[in-house]
Amino acid sequence: MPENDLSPATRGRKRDPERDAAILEATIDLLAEVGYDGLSTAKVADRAQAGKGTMYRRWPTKTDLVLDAVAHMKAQQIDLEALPDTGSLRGDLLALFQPQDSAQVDRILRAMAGVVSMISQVHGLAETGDYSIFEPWIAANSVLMERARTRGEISSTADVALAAQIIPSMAAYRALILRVAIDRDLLLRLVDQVVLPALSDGPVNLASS
Amino acid sequence: MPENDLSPATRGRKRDPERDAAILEATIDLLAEVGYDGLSTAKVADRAQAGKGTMYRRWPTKTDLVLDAVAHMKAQQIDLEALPDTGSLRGDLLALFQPQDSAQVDRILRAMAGVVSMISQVHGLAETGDYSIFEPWIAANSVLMERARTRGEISSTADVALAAQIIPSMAAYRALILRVAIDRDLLLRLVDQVVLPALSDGPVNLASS
DNA sequence: CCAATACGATACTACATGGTTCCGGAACGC
DNA sequence: GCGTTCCGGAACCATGTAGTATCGTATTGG
Repeated sequence: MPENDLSPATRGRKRDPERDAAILEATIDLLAEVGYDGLSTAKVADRAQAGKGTMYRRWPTKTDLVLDAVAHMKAQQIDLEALPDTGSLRGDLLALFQPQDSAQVDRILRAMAGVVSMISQVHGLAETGDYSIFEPWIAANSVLMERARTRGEISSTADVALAAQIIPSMAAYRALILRVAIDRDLLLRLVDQVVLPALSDGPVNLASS
Repeated sequence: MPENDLSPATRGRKRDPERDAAILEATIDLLAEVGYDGLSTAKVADRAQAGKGTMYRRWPTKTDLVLDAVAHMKAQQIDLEALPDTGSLRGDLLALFQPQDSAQVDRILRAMAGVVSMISQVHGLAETGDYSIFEPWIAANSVLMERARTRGEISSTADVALAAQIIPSMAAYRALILRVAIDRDLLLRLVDQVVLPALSDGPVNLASS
C-alpha cells in the first residue's frame, strides 16, 4: 500500500524558494501600482519572470497569492522584539518612525491602499483583520507607551489604547486618501502637540474666563 | 443656420430627474457593498430599475458615474453654513458628529472605501482630492476650532490645522481598515483626551521625577 | 540512466463586463 | 396627431482575465 498519497514529493527537482520571494515581491509592487483589481496574474508572472504554472503550484488562487504577499510584507515590518529604547517616550516614538526609508514606506502604504479594495470584494476578510499593516505599528506604540508609564513618565490613567492609534491612523488617512506619507515635520507636531499632551496628567487647561 | 448643434433638446419627452437620483443612489449603495471594481454597470442599472441606455445618456463612462455619485454623496454631507454653535468647543464637536444616523454613516464610509480602490486605477485622480469625503469634515473642525480660538477658549498658538485632522483621520482608519464606524464612547475619549488637550495651553505636564 | 518534479513560456477555455445598439412604448412640444 | 426625445429591457460585441493544460528543458534522488 502507498504510504501516503500526498507524500511531500521527495523525488524530482526541488522548488526554488527564490521563486516564492520573487513572485511575492512582484505582487506587492503591482498591488502598490495598480491595486488589487488592476493586478492580473499574467502581469505578476511577467514581472517576476515566472510562469503562471509556477505561481498556481504555490497559490491556488489570486486572492491567496495577494494575502500571502501582504503577510510577507507585514513580516518584514516592525520587529516588536527590537523596539527603540532611548530613555524617553518622545525619543522612542521619533525613533520608531524615523529609520524607515521614505521610498520603501511609500511602497508599503500604496500596497495597503491596494488591499483596501480587496476587502470590499473578498468575503469574510474584513473580520479577520490579518491584512492590516497598521496594526503592528499600533502594537509598537502601545508597548512604548506602557514602558513610559511604568517609568512614571506619563499619567498612570492615560488612555494608551487610544493614544497608540493616533499616529498610525493619521498615517493611514494620508496614505489611503491623500496618497502622501508622513514627513518629519508632521511627525514632530503629532508627537509634541497631540500624542504627548494626550498622555500627560495635566488638566485640560481651557481658558478659565 | 442651426443655433446650436447641441441644443438642449426642447422638443420631446423630458429627462426624469428622479432617474438621476435613483441611479446615483444605487451607485453609492453598490460602491459601499462591493467597491469600485466589484461594481458593474449592469448591477447599477438593475438596482436602479433603469436601462443602461438611460445611464449612458447621462454619464459617458463608469468612472464619470462613480465620481458624480461621490460628489452627490458629498453634497448631502455637512453644511458648512449651518455648523453647531453650542457655546463651547466640546459641545460643538460632539454635536458635529452626533446627529449622523449610524447606518447612514456606515454606508458613507464603506462607499469611501470603495472609492479608495478607484484612486489606484483612475489616472490623475489622486491629485485632485475631489473624491474625499473626509475633507469637509476637516474643514468643519477647523471652523469650530477657530471660533473657539477667537473666544479665547483655546490657546492662541494652537495647531488647529493639525487638530482638525485627528477625528476625521481616525474615522478614515476605522472605516477603511477596520470597517467599523466611530461610536459615541470613542468620540468622547477622542474629544476629551486627545483633541482638547492638544489645543490647550497647558505645558505638557510630563511627570517631573 | 530514469522517473519524477520543477521551471518559463505559451496556448487555450470559460466567463464577466464596459459600452453600443435596437426595440416597443410613453411623455412632451408644436 | 406627429415627430422627437425619453424610458426599461435585452441583445450584442470586443476585450480582458482567472485558471488549466501542454511543451521543451533543467534538477533531483534512486
